[in-house]
Amino acid sequence: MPEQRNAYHHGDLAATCVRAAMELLEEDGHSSLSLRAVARRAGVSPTAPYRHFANHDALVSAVATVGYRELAADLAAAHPTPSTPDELASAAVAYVQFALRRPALFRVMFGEPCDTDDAERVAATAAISDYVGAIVGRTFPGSDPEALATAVWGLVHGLAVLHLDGKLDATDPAAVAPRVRAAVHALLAAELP
Amino acid sequence: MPEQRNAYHHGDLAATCVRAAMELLEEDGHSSLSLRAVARRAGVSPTAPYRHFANHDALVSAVATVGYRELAADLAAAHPTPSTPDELASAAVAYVQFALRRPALFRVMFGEPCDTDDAERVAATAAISDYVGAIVGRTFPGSDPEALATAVWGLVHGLAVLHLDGKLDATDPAAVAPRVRAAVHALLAAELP
DNA sequence: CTGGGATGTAAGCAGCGTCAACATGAGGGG
DNA sequence: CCCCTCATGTTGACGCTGCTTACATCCCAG
Repeated sequence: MPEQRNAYHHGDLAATCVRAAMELLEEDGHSSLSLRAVARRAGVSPTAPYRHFANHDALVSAVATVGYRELAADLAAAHPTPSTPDELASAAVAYVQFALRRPALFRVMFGEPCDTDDAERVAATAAISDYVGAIVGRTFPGSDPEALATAVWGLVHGLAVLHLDGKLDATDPAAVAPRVRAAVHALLAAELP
Repeated sequence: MPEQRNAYHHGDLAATCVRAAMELLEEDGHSSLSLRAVARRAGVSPTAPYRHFANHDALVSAVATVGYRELAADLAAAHPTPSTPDELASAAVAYVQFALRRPALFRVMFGEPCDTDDAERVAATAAISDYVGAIVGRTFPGSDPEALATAVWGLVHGLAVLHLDGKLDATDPAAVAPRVRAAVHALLAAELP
């Protein structure tokens, strides 16, 4: 990978743009992610990114794809193969904390309809879906796997979004993990009358 | 309510702006909700709304508040006081279908941090939270009410968001309700090993 | 060595949020 | 009844944005 080919041709502007976009998300939040700001940070002219991204949405989609991979890595780090409710709860905590640690990125990942034309993006989301499905298959071998996987992903994702949007209080980060854990266990243990 | 006071002073521009904003959301989607477009639709100059809304976010917050009220009305219409898992599932279906029927409004309601300075908005979200809490208290009298209410809201909200973002297929509206119903029941009936 | 295609630049358009200065007229105090 | 005040609406402007078109550069294949 050429460090800097010359003054005119950049060398690897596409990857540089994605990296610059992720930095902007961390620093200035989701609303300030503009193609022009990315170009400035990459040190190129305002329209140079258009050679690599058809439009603003395409750049966002590329950033989201990276985000899915990093989320999947966080989940695998929390527990590679959860197979008990407790381990499932650990993965849920990791999911929610990813959202709270990188809120702007999370919004980019889930804040708009999935671009079904971007094969890489679709594959990256499918990986997360498969991870959840595998958990459910191991933890609850007797049940309808598809319905339960849908429910579990919904539960975990919902908890993340509600915290992120302030519908559930996330001002004290230390209180979030126990709440997520309790919510997961409470729902799994709900006694029908 | 004065239909049209005169050519210069509008009469009730604040309410007209909110109504225009809701119409724009339905017609053109969430990204085209600009103060200037609202002003055009209201038939006033581009900066007139600033007499009633401090900035773009304030307008959005007002629209979201109306959205919360309408969502609460939809839930109450689905079932005023659910007290069984089946009735809970009906409310869940209503929640998800609200999101799918009015996606742009739903994104405005949940796509950004809650403006905690807007008392009306906070009250409107609290009403939904209370509705869920009351369901849980009736349906599962023996359990930790706070944890379970958190979990149920998270589950339902997560199912709505995942459908909205295309992570769960919502192209066939008729398939959504059974899936939501099945997911809710599957999670409530999950057998621990 | 030379020409073509990939990559980056320059200039410009329309739309956006926002501010400051100005115009209008509705409603109350004299 | 009239006039003054102030809330409300307008005008014009600034810098930002996404995006297009036309042009410049330079790597690489033949």
